[in-house]
Amino acid sequence: MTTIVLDHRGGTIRATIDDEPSITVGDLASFVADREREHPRWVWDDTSWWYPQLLAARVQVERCFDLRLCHAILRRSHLTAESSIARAPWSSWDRPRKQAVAPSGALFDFDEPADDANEDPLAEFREQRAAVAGSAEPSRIELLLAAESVGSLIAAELTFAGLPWDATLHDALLTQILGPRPGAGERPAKMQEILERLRAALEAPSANPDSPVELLKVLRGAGLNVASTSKWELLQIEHPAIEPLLEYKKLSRLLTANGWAWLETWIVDGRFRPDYVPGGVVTGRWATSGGGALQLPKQIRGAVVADPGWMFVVADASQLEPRILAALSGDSAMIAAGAAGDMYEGIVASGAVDTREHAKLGMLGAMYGGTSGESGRMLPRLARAYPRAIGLVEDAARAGERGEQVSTRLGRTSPLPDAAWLQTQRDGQGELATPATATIARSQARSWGRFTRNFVVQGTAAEWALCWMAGIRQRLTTLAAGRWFTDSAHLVFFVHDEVVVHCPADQSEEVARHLREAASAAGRLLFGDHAPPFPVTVATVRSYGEAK
DNA sequence: GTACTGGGCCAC
DNA sequence: AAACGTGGCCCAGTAC
Repeated sequence: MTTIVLDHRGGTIRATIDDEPSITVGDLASFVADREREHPRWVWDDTSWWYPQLLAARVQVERCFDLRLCHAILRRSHLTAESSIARAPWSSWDRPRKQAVAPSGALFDFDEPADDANEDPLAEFREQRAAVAGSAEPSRIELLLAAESVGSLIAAELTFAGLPWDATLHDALLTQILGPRPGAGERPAKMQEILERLRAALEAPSANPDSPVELLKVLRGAGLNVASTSKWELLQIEHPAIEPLLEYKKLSRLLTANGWAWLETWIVDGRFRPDYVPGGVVTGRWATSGGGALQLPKQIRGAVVADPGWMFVVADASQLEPRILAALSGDSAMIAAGAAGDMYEGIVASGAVDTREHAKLGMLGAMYGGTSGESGRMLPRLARAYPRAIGLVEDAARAGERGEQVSTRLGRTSPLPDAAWLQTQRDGQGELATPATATIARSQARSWGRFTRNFVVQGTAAEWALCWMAGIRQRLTTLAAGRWFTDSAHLVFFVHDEVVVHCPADQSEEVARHLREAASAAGRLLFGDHAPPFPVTVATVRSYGEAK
């Protein structure tokens, strides 16, 4: 495969094709469009700098290698711990990405850092190749780097395409729930009504529930014995103020998080274009910035409406994390519990626990490190029925408590705790330790253990999701048969274990099949030919609100 | 005015 | 107010 390394240092774009001397590139978009016919691998410092401008010029690329993202993985991976990259001092390759994409798709104009001159992409690429070649398991880390890189392409394409959003419908929804849009500094009519009821119930005519501190004082003044103003605590109390207060909070949340201001800021030309940040979470999950894309409330998903003649195919991986844990640990009993369909039902059928709800609580507790309530009570039963699976997360937790690192299936490795953490451990364990410092140290160690416990599962699930999306993208490209990607079925939204594809209505059945097949393929990529099934729930809908 | 923190709640 | 992981983002309140 041809490799083309692009370099934009000094304001000039140069390209190195395989090992030939580099050439100067005049027009980037036409150069890439021309060379793309050979299906090369594009190597560049940062997809979020290069790719949005290519997409804006209607140039899509098939594959790339994002040096910054891959550097971050290689820097810490236990599979490449002996490489020059892992041993090198901190450099500009270790910085977070330098470019962000505005909602409009335009690039923000950031100043180039002064030390950019040291970022020779060709040299870095060769070092990264050497790190992979010298790895104990090159195929795993290779797959991870490929998946991370294609993820960066998908992220840019998601932003470019945008999630179809009906602003008129959203406005109607807000008006129905909150009342008509109020003037500046006013509350919507329905919120104001509820506020009056709340004030009457508390006998506090000027109480402002938007201030937690003030609200707490008012609640206590009214004789309510609460330590906070949070929902879960208020729900336990009987008082005429509780109902209007919770209702007020609900409407207030809608107004502030996804109200008219959000609509005006984030919906441009009928599309929601959040900025996706691949690798933005330590575990390898994506982050997003802008518009709260990873927390679109179910309440407003009705405003996500497909274009005329188009549909959404919405797919989410069923019980992804417990299935990942089963596959990761090779626990045949747990794999068997998930083989027939609903994994939690399978756990009940095996006799390990009595109800589906208990199975779910217990598994979540095992993966998060929960100890209290039903969740904690279920753990010993699960540990008896599934010793390898539970053993894997327990081992990860113990490693974290000792300050050690853990890794995902493909070799993404957790960070080390910082110096303050280590000092607290020494303070709690040394000769000068007191019961108080020992307690603090234990609590802190357990907390880091919960992090590493979750890291292996969440991080491997993120790897599965990347492989799934890469497979989806590849299949949809074939389906597009040469059309520009947004003129055919294409991804428009992603959140951890769920994707939305926007497609012409007559493609929806084929798309659904591709989503399922890509899920199985992702399982095989991570866990080999005998991987357990990764079922997906698929819904074909006109509006996102109809899914699930 | 900006920067930061805590409380709270949304998502997976 | 957390318990029990990963996040983003809003508001109030405070420091500067």
